[in-house]
Amino acid sequence: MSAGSSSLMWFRKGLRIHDNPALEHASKGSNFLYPVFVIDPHYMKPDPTAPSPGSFKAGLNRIRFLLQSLVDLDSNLKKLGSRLLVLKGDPSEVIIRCLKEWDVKRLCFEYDTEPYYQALDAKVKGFASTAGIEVFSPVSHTLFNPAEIIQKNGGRPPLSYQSFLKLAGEPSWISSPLSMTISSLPPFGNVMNCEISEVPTVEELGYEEAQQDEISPFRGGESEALKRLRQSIENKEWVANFEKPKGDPSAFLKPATTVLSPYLKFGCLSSRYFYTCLQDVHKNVKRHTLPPVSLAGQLLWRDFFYTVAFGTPKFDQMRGNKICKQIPWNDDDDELLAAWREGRTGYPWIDAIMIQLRKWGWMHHLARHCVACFLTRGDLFVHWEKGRDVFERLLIDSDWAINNGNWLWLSCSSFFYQYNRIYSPISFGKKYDPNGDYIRYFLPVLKDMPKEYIYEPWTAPLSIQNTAKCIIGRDYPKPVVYHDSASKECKRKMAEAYALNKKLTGLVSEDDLINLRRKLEEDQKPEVKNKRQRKLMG
DNA sequence: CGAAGGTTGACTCG
DNA sequence: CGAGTCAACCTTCG
Repeated sequence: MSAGSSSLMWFRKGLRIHDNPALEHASKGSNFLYPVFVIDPHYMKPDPTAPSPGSFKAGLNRIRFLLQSLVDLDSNLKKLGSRLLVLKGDPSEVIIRCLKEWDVKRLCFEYDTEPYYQALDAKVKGFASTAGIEVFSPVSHTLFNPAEIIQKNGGRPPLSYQSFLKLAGEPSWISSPLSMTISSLPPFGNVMNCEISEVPTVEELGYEEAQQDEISPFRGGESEALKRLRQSIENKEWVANFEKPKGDPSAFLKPATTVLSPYLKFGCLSSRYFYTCLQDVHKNVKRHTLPPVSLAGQLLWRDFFYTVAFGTPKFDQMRGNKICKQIPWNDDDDELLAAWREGRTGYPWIDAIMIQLRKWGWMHHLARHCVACFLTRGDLFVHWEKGRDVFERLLIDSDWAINNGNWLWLSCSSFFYQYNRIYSPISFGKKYDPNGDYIRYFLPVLKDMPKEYIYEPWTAPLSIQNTAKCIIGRDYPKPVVYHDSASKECKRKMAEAYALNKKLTGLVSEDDLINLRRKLEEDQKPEVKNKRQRKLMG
């Protein structure tokens, strides 16, 4: 590269210094390095019509987490003699303008498999190739390169975890040490006419600061991620014996998992570094758990979903998605959806989880299972895409591939098909937390309800409700559906839908679904139908 | 074609 | 608290 040459490091995910091949490449042999982050209005512009504070795409907690991550990245770049240059606007337009304005010879950014970035990156790469700019876009967000795994499998993504593991084998980089530090970075040059700012605050983006109890306790950034990682792997026994399904979803003061997911989502933590740390622990203990339940197994699940998502057109919708069962979800479900989203279904276990989601932007994996099952195939029969949208906005760790993959899973639309296994909104939580402490914390209106009734407060005698200062139907809602009858109905609908999918070998049209919906409605026993209507009216 | 296996269901029984 | 039962799905593999 010639003297006086400039490189541009475009940060999107991968908000870290450690194990960042794009940043490393950008810093080598360049006289000037411009580290850039673009504030994308598509993700960041306030949306006053959204059901909770935030943008159309992201709740305020995740926006705050991202900004904290950027502040930390800026400070880590400053220690290396550089800084983060923040720009605003449509990312492809902004980046192309910067490339021209700064006479950049080399553009570096982490490869991204999401459709949004695929389209965005195609535009930028297109410009770069006509302008003769070198582009370096390494795969470093995941353990494996999804494209390679799909290629190994004859062009189709593996559809089971076990077949994924077989194809994946050992990561290619495992034998060579990861680059964990950078000693210094070239300075950035003249920014010319490009408008550069510091990392904005939420107020500067046009948001009002939330109430204290609505702010996620998890703070963004690489420094926080590495601290949290160290704390998590300190206890070698805990790491070695980790079994995901045995975790307690009601533990909230000290969560049963690492809560490293939001840091992996934004790339504040390298999944590859996390993986090598886990390998080190495993080497030093007598025995340890294995995938799928081990901690390393969780990282492999992440790669599994990235791979399937990358190789499946229309992965994030039912229609036109080849691996998704076509199911006649309710289409008149706005009330039920709103009750679920706002934590007023009348089932305290479900509602407490939804309040934790809104306030913290995070809840335990099994808690996510409970509410996702309840919304879709378990009780309300609402379309998984609607639940997916709520999670996508509110989770601080919401990740396109993993979120969609898990909604496909939980709704029995793909990957998992045992629709008879339904989580009980009453007994599932009770077996972990018989006293209901989790419910009392997130639903203070129920804090004085005796533990005999806290999972089913509508069964409490009026005198008990009075003493607990919580009248059901006034202070806390009656259940929106009866779980026993609703879940039976759901099973019946799932069986019919599965039969139709089998008969038509997956080629179910919109009309087929309309017909099935009509048939299901007609077949519904009159007394069940009446009960449901009374429920909706009352 | 049949058998086996699938990250994490609920319930009852001993 | 572990095993068996319930009712039974799918995909994968031989």
